[in-house]
Amino acid sequence: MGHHSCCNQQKVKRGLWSPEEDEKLIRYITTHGYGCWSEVPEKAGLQRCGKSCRLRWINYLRPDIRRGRFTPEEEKLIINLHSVVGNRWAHIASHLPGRTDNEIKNYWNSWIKKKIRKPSTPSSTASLTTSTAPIVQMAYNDSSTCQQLDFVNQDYIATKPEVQDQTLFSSTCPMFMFDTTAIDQLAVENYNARVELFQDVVSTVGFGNSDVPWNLNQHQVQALPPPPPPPAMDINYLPPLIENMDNMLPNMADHHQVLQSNNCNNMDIEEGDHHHHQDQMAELNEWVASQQQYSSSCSNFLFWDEMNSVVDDHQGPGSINIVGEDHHNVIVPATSSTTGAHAVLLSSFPSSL
DNA sequence: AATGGCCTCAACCGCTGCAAG
DNA sequence: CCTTGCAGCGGTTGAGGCCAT
Repeated sequence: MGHHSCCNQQKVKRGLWSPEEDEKLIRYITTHGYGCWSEVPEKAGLQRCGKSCRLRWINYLRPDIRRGRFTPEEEKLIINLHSVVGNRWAHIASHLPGRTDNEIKNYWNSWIKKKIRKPSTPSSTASLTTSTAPIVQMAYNDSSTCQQLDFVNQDYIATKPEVQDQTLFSSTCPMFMFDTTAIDQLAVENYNARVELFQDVVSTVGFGNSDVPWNLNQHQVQALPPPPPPPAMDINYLPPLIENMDNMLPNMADHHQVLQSNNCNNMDIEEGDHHHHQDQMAELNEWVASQQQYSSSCSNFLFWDEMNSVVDDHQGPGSINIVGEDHHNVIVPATSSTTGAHAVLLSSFPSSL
């Protein structure tokens, strides 16, 4: 295997990072920032390529990194987001503050392996929405139209044919169930974790807590000082990505338009249509953020988008079967097997964005 | 205690997109 | 428009730990 162009130098070290190397990198980044990664190794006194330094910083040394096991809420969020955006780990990570794409990717891959080895055989549709099971439910009846069926759901549906009977709609695109209840909790947990980790790193590096010499530019670490605390359960406290989108958040009318525009029938997802794809991703970002806000501010919010609904006896009391010509986005009350107090969102984003 | 298989996760590789010249 | 360099992303690898035998 050939090395990256920046790693052609003879003395470039590879493999695991030593604590000394970590310290050098932390010291350099916290002092100078990282305007150009290719210059970092030399200036930091590291025999590594810039790319390696970048990876080490982003995936391990960043002060706002959050480590440890994924919480059930994070797991749900990953599953949900993966069903929407597929293997776009960076995008998924942007909705899991403190988590890296690498971490999520590793987690997902190991999770998938388990799924392959031990295919789940849920006993009912409702069981899908329990805290431990994938809460992604996909109505799917046209593989030629929606080719990149989410892997998990493919796995699930393959082992649960009756789900199709119960949940297939006239839609030609999949529908997803979204439990967005994890956001508030994550925001608070993340803040605490960020502060704690920041303090750890700072104490490790050994500089004072006040005059950290940041030469901030667009690439330099903006996580210092620690992020302001979220007001107690402030519904407006959102991860950085979401914060940046606050201004973009639509009012209800705009939101409605966004949802409308995500109708699969209106989506041109042909290969090569990159700009449109980017637009879709931007819309998706906006949409996810809006769902987070809506679910935070009105957890029992019920949103219908030109959908008809009927109570489906097959799915038990409280559940709603969606019947519609298209696959608009709706939030329906959670089934009795869920936490109940929160809404579940059905969306029509294809997994193959 | 030894060993082999499995799992996790840090790190690397190759590719793509973008911006500057 | 082309080339070059860089950042970022997703796929893959491999070391090391864990666990069952």
